[in-house]
Amino acid sequence: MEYNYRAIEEKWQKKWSESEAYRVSNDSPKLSYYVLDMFPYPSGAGLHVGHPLGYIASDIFSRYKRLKGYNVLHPMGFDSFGLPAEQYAIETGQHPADTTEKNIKTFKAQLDKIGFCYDWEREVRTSSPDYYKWTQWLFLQLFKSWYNVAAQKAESIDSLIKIFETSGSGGVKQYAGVAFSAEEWTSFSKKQQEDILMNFRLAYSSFGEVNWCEALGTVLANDEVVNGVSERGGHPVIKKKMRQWYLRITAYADRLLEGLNKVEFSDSMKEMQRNWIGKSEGCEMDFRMGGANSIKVYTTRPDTIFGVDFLVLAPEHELVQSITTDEQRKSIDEYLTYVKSRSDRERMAEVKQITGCFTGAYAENPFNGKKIPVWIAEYVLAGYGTGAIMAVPCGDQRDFLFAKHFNIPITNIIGSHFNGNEANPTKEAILENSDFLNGLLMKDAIKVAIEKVESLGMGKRKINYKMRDAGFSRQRYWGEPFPIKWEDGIAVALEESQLPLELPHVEKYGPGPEGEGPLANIESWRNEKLETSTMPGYAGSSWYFLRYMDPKNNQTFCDRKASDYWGQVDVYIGGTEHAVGHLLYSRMWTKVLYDLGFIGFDEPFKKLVNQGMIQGSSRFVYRVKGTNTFVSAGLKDQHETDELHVDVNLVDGMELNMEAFKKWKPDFANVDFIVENEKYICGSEVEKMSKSKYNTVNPDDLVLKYGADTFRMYEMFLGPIEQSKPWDTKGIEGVHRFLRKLWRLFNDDLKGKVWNEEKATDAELKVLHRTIKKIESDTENFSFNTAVSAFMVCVNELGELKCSKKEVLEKLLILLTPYAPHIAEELWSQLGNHGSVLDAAYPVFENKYLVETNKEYPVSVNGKVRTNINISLSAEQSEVEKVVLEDAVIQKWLEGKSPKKIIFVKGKMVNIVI
RNA sequence: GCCCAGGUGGCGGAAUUGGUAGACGCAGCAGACUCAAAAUCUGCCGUUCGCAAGGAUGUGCUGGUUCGAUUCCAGUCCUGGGCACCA
Repeated sequence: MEYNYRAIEEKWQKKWSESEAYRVSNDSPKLSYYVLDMFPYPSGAGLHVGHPLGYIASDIFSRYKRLKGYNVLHPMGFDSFGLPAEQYAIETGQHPADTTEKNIKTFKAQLDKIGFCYDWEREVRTSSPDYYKWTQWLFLQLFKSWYNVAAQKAESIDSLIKIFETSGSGGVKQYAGVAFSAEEWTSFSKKQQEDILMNFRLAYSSFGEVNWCEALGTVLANDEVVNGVSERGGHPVIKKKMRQWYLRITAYADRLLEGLNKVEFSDSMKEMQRNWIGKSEGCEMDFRMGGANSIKVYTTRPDTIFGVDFLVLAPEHELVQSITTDEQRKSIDEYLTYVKSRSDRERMAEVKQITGCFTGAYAENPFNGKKIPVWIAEYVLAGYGTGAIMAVPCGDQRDFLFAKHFNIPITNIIGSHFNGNEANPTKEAILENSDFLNGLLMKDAIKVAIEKVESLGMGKRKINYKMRDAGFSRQRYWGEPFPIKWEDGIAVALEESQLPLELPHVEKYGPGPEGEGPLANIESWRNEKLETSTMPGYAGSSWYFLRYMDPKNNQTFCDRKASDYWGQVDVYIGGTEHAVGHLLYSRMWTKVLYDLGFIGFDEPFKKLVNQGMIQGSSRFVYRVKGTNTFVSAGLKDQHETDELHVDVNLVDGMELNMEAFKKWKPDFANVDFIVENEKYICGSEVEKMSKSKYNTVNPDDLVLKYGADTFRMYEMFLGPIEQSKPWDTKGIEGVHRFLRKLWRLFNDDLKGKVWNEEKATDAELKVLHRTIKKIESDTENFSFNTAVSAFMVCVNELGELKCSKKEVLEKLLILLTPYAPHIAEELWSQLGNHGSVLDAAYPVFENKYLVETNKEYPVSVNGKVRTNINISLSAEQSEVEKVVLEDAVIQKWLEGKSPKKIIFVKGKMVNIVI
């Protein structure tokens, strides 16, 4: 009987489905465990081999936890709103709902072939109305809440209104606008009151800058802007202010930072989030300009105040127009036009080219009244701090280069620490030329300077964050509509009973008038004064992990009982590309829901595992320019060629299958080849896996050819889960051979059944227990590649021992179940077991089988290993020294000298120093 | 530019707290079985000198700490991910 994986996998997938083996109940006496994958965007290209990497890992871990006796929630769903479906609709006229439905069907079929243990009854789709009903509802909770800084939590906006009614603006700690009394509040018009409240709501509407492309009539992502023009079509793109929705994530900045201390994310992941939040302590200072104007700057280095040689404003700064002198007006206008065409990314990245423009205006140093020229430059961004910086060329390299470039004289306040050739950002220098700060160490002077600034009323201590509030509206169609109506300029929430506010059908998916979303093209929508933008991709994904707990509930987004039972996601698996976006948003939503009492925990994910990206290994062919002849990579330098991606599935290693290539596309039917050694060799490059690069590998083909169990184990065998690597199908044979080898421990192709019920020997039990220990710890540590290799070692050793004993094999099968469930279940039933292996009890490791008495100690002379000597593990230093020095090989290396020192590490090694 | 991660044989990778570098697998070479092939099995397999025994050298690069460094420190180069409207 041979290993017929296709029949076996089909048989057990059917049985598991019939017995509802993966159905999960919220009502179980067992401890709960929640393993979650970042759900996929169902793209039209279908699943490629990169997707399952994390899914297989989480599936293994879920099955492992189930064997360990937990009630495991391991759901899957689809992040099904998004731009690609909309683009596709613009191009083909097909409704995104239809293409999305079709894509999801493909994804599910592909996932099922790999044998995942999902409970599909719990599937969620962000684009389905019974899901986005609750996304809209949650948005309204954000809209109806404010962050009470005094209480350090979100509260209903009603509590804020009550404060205003009783104490006016003085009752609110963080109030920054024009002060008003309780009486004044009641006398305000509805509009005035709402405008004030809008400054507090956690979801609020305000004006913000976007990349605007007039020709396309639409807003573009930074990604879609290249060199100041649109990626599509190459049209000019400018910055434009538009009404937008935002989430007040900055209110949670400190709690998002603190929360990192109680979750298990990798240090680098926490570091990325901390840097994104970018908390810094410093002070704000006013630089007077004569007249009413003054420039407020934010700095973390007030100690360098006497080294300020110029101020730089962001080109968007509100004072730019009013302070520019007539003389400079023309150059400033030209510079502003130039900056408008630049993306934020470009503005920060290019330092080689220093740009800026003098406004003609001067400000005064608040301490000594020194006149300081005011410039504008693109490297200062309006969104950070106050949009204005004080430049200290001797201490900041960018300021230094700017000063050099524009010939601005540099003041040295750090004496010999500044060499005139580059800035020195030290905090350890003693200050000079610094008035009352002279003689102080810089890091001590910071505090002194801030105190002086505050006492003289020139500014105040300030904590600043790099993080900005999150833009929450998109001028697009395929997203959640906002449950908001605009009445006389006031945003009014729809009633809960009106949810879901369903996406209407549109005739065309292109933008509406004035850059509004496609919904603005619908007359009835406009007549009802409904908000015409939609929510961004991350709206639905900010809370989906809660919906899986209670997916069918039509009374609430997730019953409190369900979220109390499952609690936080125990393990969350996904790519680092979501490090700052999705992970911060979902952490914020969770905190809001916690504050408002809807759930009992304020961090969504207890532990995060980052999976690496599987890249594609692209192959290229080289067409001689203007001909239909292709030249092999080794000879391409002799010709002028165009490089073309070729489907990796037509290439074996680097060698092109020329016949298959001719059949690939009609254009290539009659091509000629210039070959080397009768072979056509392709070029190669590692790139992102994508359909357009023809470097995708479809898991279906591999599952068909080798089976799901082989495919699962091979993906794990590729390397550490968190590492990125290019896909290479080559090694899959080895894993397949391993499973066949395992099969032969049970069955012989000719003789049939070979397993038996004999008693296992010590040697066999040693192999088994070493494997139990290794597999258990590797699985716990997500080190699946070494686990697979441990299985291989185990099967190799059992093969050598000719061990086909049920006592040993049965336990091995349980260990293997999470990795290769189909073959494990089949062999488990062949051994005569009645229940499913999915619910077997995990084997218990016993150390007694592994105890050793002796060790082959490596013995080094001056750090170089010269020999191995077998010594008892109980031997102490003196005993070991004696044995070692008597050894012939060691004596030869000693050359008669006596050792200076002998280092002995028990159980490890011996090193002789001479 | 800024933030984060990674560089080990022909290839994917392994190596508890600093303690025998290259486990496991792929590819390759030689052999067994076979009419032949497939499958399977056995041996070899970093580079280099050597008939061999054995030696030298080797974890991106340059230094440092140490009896001992793939592992720790400083610097540097290269690759990948993110940088706020791709998901």
